[in-house]
Amino acid sequence: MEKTYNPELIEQKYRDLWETGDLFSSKTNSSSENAYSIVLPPPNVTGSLHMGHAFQHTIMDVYTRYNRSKGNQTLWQPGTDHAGIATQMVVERQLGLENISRHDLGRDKFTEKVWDWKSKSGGTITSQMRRLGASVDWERERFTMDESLSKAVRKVFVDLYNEGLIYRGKRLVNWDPVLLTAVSDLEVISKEENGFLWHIKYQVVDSDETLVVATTRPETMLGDSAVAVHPEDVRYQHLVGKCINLPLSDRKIPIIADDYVDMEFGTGCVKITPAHDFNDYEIGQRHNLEIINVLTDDAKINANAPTNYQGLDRFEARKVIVSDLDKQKLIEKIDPHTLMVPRGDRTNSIIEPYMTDQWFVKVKPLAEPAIEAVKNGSIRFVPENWEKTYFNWMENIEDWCISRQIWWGHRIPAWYDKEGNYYVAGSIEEAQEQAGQDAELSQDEDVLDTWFSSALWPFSTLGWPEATPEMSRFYPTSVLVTGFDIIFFWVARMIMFGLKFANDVPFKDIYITGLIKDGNGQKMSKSKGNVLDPIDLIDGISLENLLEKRTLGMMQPKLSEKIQKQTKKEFPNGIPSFGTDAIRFTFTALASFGRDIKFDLKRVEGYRNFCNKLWNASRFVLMNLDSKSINFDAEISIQDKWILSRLQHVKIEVEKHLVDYRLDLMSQTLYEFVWHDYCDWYLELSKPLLENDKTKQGCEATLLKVLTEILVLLHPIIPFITEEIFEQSQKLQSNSTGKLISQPFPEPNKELFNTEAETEIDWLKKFILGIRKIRGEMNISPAKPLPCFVKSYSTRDQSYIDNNKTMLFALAKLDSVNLLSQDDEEPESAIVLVGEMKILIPLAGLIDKGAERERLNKEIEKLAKLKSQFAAKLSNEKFIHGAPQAVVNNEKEKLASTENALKDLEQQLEKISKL
RNA sequence: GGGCGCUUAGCUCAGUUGGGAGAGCAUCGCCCUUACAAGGCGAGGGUCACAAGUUCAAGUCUUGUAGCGCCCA
Repeated sequence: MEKTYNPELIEQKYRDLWETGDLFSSKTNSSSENAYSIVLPPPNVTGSLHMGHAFQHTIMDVYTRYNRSKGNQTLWQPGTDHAGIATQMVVERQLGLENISRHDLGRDKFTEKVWDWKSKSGGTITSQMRRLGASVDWERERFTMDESLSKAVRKVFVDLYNEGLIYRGKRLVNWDPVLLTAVSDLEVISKEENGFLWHIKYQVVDSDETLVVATTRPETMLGDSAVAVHPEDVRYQHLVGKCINLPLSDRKIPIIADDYVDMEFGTGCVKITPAHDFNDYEIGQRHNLEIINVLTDDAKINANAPTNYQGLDRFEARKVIVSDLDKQKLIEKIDPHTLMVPRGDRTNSIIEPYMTDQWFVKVKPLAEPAIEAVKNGSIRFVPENWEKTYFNWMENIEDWCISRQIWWGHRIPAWYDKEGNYYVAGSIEEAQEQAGQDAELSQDEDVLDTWFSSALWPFSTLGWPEATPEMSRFYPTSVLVTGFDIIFFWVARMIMFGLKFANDVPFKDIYITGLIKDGNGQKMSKSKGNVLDPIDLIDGISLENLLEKRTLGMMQPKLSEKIQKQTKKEFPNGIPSFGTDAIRFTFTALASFGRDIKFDLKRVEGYRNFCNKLWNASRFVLMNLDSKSINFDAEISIQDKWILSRLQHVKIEVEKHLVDYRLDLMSQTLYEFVWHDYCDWYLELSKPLLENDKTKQGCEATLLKVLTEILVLLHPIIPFITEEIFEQSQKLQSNSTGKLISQPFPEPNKELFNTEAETEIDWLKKFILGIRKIRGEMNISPAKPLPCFVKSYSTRDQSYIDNNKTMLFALAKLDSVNLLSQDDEEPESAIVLVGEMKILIPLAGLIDKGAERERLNKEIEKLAKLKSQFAAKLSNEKFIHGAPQAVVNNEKEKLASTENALKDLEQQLEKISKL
């Protein structure tokens, strides 16, 4: 083996080997009793792998590889999402370079172009997944626009329509006036921005009174249909029922009372514009108000408004309106005001609530069983707190607008005749049947929200609506791993549609992961320039390239400068290459139940070091075992028994943490075992064992056995390095050519639990640590062999010493261990205690008396503190009577042993002080 | 305004029936000891945000306060 772990070559080798060997296939273990399945939340086909993906994909891969090696038939279903708007924009932008618009091409030609783009450039994220080692079944890769998935979409649409759960109607939706389509709530980001609150005077009809209304969007006043006040607001009660003259429009509109109005806010009077505000729409419905749309699709003032404003852009109109009002002295004041501004996440344009004809899903009837499924435990949120968020949303759910005015996506399966009647059907032929053969039909121009097809993902990928073998084997899937940001938009909808159409929940567990943030707890975003690319952590990246990447296409030079500065400070030398395994280990180690995960490169470095440690430990083992025949039946020593016993505990813990979705604890358990038990102790103990013919064979077998199990246990987390080491170790056993990925997960072996061995090796460790402590604190070279005496030992201590002399010589670098009887004179010594036993290292020329006195004082102080704690507890009558007997006895024992130790050390201190 | 969450070592975080505060990194010593300097050995560092309550016993349970964060309106 190479002296230093070098991930690059290893990773490349196994990426190919696993896939060409068909080792990710879900056909493996097909005769097993249990099946395990995960669907990959389909990433956006235009996207590239970000830290969140890498994190969640690592988690899913851990479970996939674990279950595969447990012998379960395992499917990790991959695929991508057609991402309607995003993909359409990518292709439009590309066409834009040639000065072609999609309208120049027409719908069919344009759609062809999108498919071209997809086949050429749509594979970025899947190739990145391969770099990460994601063991998905690539043979089953699906795309939401595949014919079979589209068929599922059509069936669901038609069935829901026939049941009255899909309807067409004119309703307020989020409208992007640049994209000219409705967009989902998810695609609207509301942020606080600085604006103004305009206070406008409205004259009450047949009265001298004026009402002052405050608004952040004065242009919408052209569509006002009422002014509302709170019913209990004494200031305005006498005006309710009267009308006001709406300025600029020459309309009279009523003053109404509605308890939606906040009396404290502004003047307590609110203008009501049902066509341009979601709350106002609700009020409009309650009071039967006129709905006056004053905007065009691209957010200009339309023909419903007074002529002098028609055709003006909404913001231009705002200026003109404010100025006109000002001329008429109708502006009372203008206050600066921060307000929530909704913007489209693609275009950054301000989203308008807008009245249009759209298709909707009536969600309430679907939501009820979906709520029930979580309430009755058919679906479990992990961590369970998230079910509150889920209930909160599901219980206040609104109908879902599923139509989008774009070209890329599943076209709505509805056809119109000349009279405007429409027919919903799975195909034009069926529609024609409904409409009559003479009818001239044209299909609805709109496509479905991408989330509509994603909502079917857990079963459409398995071949639904056909009754496929995969459907019966893998549905419901075992777990969904995703972030909390899409509980509403995706998770809830999958549950609703799964229950409705696949007759069961789509997954049993929902593991909601945290969100990966940068080192300062900031969300990673392009505009902040703090994005880390997982591939750059794997391969490394120079500062120059990182700077370029982070500022590429930046419009604002000031921002670009700031990002450069910040990047140079954080990564003065760029990012070194850590390899995939180190990144994966980091992600599992970070996978606790916290909401935010601050990603720290130092952690990656630490786990890269861990890989190196594992590499070198393996190198040690293989070097020692090279060209030897391993006898797995050889008799084993107490040290071998100890590590084997520890290993059984580790296996149990690892599986428990997996069941609990605590990959952080799982990786921590393995980290500690490998580094501290196996490397720090067992490998060191093995050195003397290997030199002794009596213990040699047993030790060789144990070294290899434990290493091999470590590799299988770690493989789900760090598949590449473990596979490589496994292959190298297989060379020792010429008969085997298997791959680690296919090895069975090691079951705990109860017979190997060994309390005696654990007690003895704990004793040995304490002995050695005691000596090292003296060395460390007295600055005695680790190379200097020391003589050592023991006193006050029990028969057990004596037999332990006999058993472990060579271990003590090797690990504590002692050159003698002499037993002293109680009457024997002690040499002047430094002392440590192991239980009752005193270990003495003679001072003679080595140890400074002052230093030893200081050391003892420190020890005594510590013990004295403990002693007073225990004593205080035990002198408390209430404790003696109230606490369980076992606890009291335990405290008594602790007090006694502390007192003994204290006594010994005090005597020693006195002795030394006299010298 | 409604809901959820966080506050533990310098930093990042574990701490699952309430019983002597843990890890990694960073810091400080000593060491290139033939697996590993991407390492070994040792050390220092915490009124567990604050206050009250329940209990023999609270980082852990209850209530309140302060600060921070997220989601929804």
